Amino acid sequence: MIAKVIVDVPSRQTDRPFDYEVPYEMQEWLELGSRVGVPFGGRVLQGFVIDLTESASVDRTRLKPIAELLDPVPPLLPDMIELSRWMSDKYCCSWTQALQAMIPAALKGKEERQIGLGEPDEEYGLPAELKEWIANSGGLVKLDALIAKYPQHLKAVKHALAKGTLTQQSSIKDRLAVRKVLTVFLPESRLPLEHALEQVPARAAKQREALQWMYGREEPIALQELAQQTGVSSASIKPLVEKGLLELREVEKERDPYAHRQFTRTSPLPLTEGQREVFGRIAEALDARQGRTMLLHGVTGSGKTEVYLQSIQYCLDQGRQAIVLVPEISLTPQMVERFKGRFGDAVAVLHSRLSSGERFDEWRKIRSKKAQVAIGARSAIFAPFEQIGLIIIDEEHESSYKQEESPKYHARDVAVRRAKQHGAAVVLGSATPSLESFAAASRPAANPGASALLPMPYRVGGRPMPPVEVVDMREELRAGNRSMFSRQLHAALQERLERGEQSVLLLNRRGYSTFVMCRSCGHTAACPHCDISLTFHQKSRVLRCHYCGHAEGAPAECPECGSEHIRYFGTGTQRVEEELAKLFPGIRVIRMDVDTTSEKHAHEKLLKQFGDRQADVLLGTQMVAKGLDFPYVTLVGVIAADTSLHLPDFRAAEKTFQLLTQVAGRAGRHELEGEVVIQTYTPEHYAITTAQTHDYAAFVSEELRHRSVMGYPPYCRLVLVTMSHEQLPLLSTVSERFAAELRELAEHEGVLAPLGSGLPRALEVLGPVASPIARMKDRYRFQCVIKYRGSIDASAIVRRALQPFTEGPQQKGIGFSVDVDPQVIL
DNA sequence: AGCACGCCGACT
DNA sequence: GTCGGCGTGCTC
Repeated sequence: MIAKVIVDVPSRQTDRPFDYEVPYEMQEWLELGSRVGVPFGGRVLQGFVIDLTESASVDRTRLKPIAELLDPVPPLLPDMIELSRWMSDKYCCSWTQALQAMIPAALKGKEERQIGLGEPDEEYGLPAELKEWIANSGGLVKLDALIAKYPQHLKAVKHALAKGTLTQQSSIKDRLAVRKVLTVFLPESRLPLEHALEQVPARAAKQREALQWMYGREEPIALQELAQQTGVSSASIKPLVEKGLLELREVEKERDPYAHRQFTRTSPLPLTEGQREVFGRIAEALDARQGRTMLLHGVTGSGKTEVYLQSIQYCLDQGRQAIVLVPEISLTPQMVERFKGRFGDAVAVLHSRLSSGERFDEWRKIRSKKAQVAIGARSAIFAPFEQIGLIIIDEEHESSYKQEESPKYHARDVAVRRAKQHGAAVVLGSATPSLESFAAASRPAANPGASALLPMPYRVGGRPMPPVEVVDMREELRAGNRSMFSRQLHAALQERLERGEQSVLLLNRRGYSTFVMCRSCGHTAACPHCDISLTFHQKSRVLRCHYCGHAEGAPAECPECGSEHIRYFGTGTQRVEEELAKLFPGIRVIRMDVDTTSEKHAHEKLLKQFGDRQADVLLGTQMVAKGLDFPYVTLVGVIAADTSLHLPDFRAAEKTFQLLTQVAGRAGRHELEGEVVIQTYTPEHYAITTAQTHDYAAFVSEELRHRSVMGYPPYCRLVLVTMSHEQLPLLSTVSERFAAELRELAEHEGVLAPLGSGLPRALEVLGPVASPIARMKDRYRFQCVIKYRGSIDASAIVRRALQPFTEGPQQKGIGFSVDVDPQVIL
């Protein structure tokens, strides 16, 4: 048998299957999707089996055998192999990158080489100390350790390896082994308790106690836990084990990050009429098993989560599994609690706060069918379920569903594709759907595969949306108020303090960073390797570059003019905090921004404090806008709504509207009535006026008009190609050639035409132009934007255009990066 | 990505 | 005369 293997080398030249012979003793265990170690170019690499056949694509005698099988159960399922192939085509990434994205990081094996003594050396003198060390280390040492200990002998080692006086063997070592726990068992065939006790000395009270306790329990228990529960130290267990009265074995332990938590079980709530109708449509789609996609457009507080929960129950009752994607930031304990409360241990939770070991264990719960529901951020879309019935994507519009590193996939698109494979239903939920999803769902149902729109326009309990007041900050200035708080917001805050209610303040900080400027000459600190200003880090008083990591101390005087008038533009939230303290002495503020949430559980801790009413105000950036639900919050204030509105990004208005709508939904979700105050310098902008009236439809129709005129999604699709090189002139020529190549290929396909041409299929290439960040890590950057509409396989065109630049005679280190459906093109 | 093979400058 | 520089090319 022959296995086709994708080896873990992310290079274009090796991005294809390589054939290997399956050793006889491996045949029974090797499966499609197995992870293996294979000899490749003189070393052993990790790879994935993507096909098992009888026919080789090269001369069979050239085949090498697979060196090792790395897991007892293949980490990939057959459908995921197909999905990875699709991803590598669509997102122009290597196949191995796509495969790697699907499994937990703990399963990324690395080669480990061991060096041993070979034929006795005569003429080739190995340094004696080296020989001795190897001999004393049991004859085998890790190459890494050797290099660390004797870097000066590296040459001699290479020689010896070539001569055979040293030998080496490689194997794949996982980043993380399964955690083993010493566990105490009662023996299979055990003596009755009284007979067993006879064998224990009468004065060994602790041993007797432990033995009795184990007989009473019968179940195995971790040694440590036994010690804890009985107060018997492990030293007293040892003699019992030696006598054969107890057994001690290493047992695989699954780390359950939620093990110590109790979740109150909840039952399905009665649905409102609106919820029932939507649930009915989802159930229909689940019954149909056709891979339908639905857009659940529900205002904040309309009870989407309960619909999700009952739909999942319906799916589980069909014997199928469900995946729930939520944005990382809203994967809070509150959220987890709701799912654990309804489905208990059947829920696996995958989020970035878990250690790689914990994450691996949650993943194994899914793979071993102990869990039927996976809830997690973006990458949870790859949960290894065998029969997916339902995929829910909550807050569908969130940009965090797009991965910004290769493979630059969008979880929503992967979900739709994966659902097709499984005949699963996809539910995209949002109060402010992305224009792409909304347009897809409102298209006349010409094709049966098109997605359907499920509206939920009313809040549960008939609570009204909170009134939103928009304050024109220009008026404030005219009235002589130079504070960052308008009179209205000031009064509203005062009122909350007096009534003992809580407020949320949002500082829209997108596109607005912490930098350092000299007030005398205007000099700003910039990164020496990138065209970007350095970010000031309050805590360490260090200036850092976000892109390359360059760091330098914050200067006391201007390096340009020597002036001491250096202004540190802090996080913004700090300034707001200071001003709050000035205006309202004694006010208790919890500040949430990158500075205060960098520690591991800081985010949850701060929210818990706020929930426990230990503060009057929760002040923060975007992260305070998402999914929070506190009954005593009756005021939401937005300090400056405009900051994200004027970014040179075609989604600026959409992002602003979404943010304002989300944050407005945080107020008055319970008995107490809420109020929202939005401060802005452009109160007439449609993103603000429509957010004020909670009018999504009005926003969309205006925004669609703009997109149509400007030629942006959803009226077309985009591919962004960024090229980089140290030498500007070379980069410039090559990028021109690449753009020409693209145009030529499109011409050949008969699709090269301006988008304004009105043709149903059209593709145009913009650029190359310098990227918004024109230099990064000492490399210049140029970009091309491809806009297209209609059934065009733009990825295929890009891949073909790349060929001459990445194959054949080495193309002197030009870096190409392809972003299909980019979130930001600036 | 590595690693090996291969053809030109500064050293014992 | 050799060691080693990294350009080019291959890995089942």
